[in-house]
Amino acid sequence: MNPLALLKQIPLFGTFQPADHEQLAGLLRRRNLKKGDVLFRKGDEGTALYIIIKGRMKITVPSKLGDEITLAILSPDDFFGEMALLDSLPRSADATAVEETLLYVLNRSDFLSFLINNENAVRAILYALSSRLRKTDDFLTEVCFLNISARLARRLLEMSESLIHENKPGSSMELKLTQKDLASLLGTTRETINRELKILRDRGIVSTSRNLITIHNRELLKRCIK
Amino acid sequence: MNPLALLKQIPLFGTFQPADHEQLAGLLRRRNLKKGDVLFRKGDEGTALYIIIKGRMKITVPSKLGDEITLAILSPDDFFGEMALLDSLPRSADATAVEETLLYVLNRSDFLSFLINNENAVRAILYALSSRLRKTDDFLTEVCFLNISARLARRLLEMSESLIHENKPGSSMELKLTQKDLASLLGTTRETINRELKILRDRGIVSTSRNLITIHNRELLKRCIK
DNA sequence: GATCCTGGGTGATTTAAATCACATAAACAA
DNA sequence: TTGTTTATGTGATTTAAATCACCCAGGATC
Repeated sequence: MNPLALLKQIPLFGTFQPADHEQLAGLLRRRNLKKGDVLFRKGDEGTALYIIIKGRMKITVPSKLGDEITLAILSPDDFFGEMALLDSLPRSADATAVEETLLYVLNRSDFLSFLINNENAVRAILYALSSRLRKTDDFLTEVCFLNISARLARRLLEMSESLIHENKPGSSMELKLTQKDLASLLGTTRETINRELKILRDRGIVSTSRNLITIHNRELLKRCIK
Repeated sequence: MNPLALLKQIPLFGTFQPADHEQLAGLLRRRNLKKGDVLFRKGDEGTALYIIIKGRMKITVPSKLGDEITLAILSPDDFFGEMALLDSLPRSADATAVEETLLYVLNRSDFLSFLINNENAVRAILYALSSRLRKTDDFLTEVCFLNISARLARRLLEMSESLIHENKPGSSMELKLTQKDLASLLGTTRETINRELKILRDRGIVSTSRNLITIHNRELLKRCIK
């Protein structure tokens, strides 16, 4: 897909004028990552926003021990790193390529000068930031109020939701990720996730294999959320 | 304090030019709340940002039962409700006056038209939004990684920190809030907080009375984190 | 082939914190 | 004054989830 069409699909730039898209496209640089490559680490100075063209990125926070929590796994068209872009403070998390990944890079200084002369761009980015803030708040209340099985159901539904948007409305949906990553996404352990998946498996709601969770019945899954 | 001096102290407007402060001050409306008054509820359409002049506001999320979690307790110069201001989506939480409270109200449409013509204002609000996002993320990792006693110590220190900034550097510091609200702030129960406070009391780190927690030894408290 | 990983599957045990169930004491209202 | 409400203080019990301790299967690698 060409840069213009890609930019148009990104919520952050969704309401930009065609002329703005062109201007913005001129500011983009490309970057290639191999599976496992670390784009940046917590504490690095943030100087750019990234947009995923192809592949997947994992955003994680390291803990004292080798342990880590996954904040998000991002797919094509998703953007990240925008906070450091806006305030240039140190990165608050690590970003790692889950698979071979191609990124657009938008540098802070380029972006700011573009943004400041553009009314729609300001509105759009404010909107994007506030909705991301809402999302994090939601996750927070989720962690505080829902038990693991409800959170798992909620997260599986949410992830499969994005598959529907990708025009794969088949009756069963496949999520490609390890139980370890899923556990990390939900702030729990691999063993617990495994046990919860067994319960869902026994009820015929999902089936599992290496690196893969297949959802067979979204309706039953919905009823697992509290 | 006059509106101009007040606006200057608010981080969100901190880097504005004097002329901007004046322009902004002209857009502010006043609003008075009695103790217990509900400013808005989750689900209401958001149309304004609020700045606390006097008093305290409690931001809470209702759960299924009468239960609730306190996201924040805000004091004079704090602002809130800015997300709905930027995207006009429904409020994500309730806002209630903890005591008699005086607010400035800044309406969405007024604010946006001001913001869009002002480069510094854009930079400042982007900065404020991204740092709030960072704060929420920090809280999230805190909830996932720290146990209750560490979270309590962390929060007590953070709250007393703001007292230092208010130029009250005395050796012991007083936090005026109930154990129920503190529990809610930390996403735990009143009983658990009470037990943790007892441990701190036995070690001479704090003392407690109705509506009041007094911190005697910040150094020892710091060692309770992790 | 053997051997090493990585990812998955499950029991047994431990533990942090919630829940339940009171009791006391100050604050407030009748 | 006397209830009534609100905030605090603590024991006993329960429970969700982490931890520990294994197992196996399938690729990759030697």
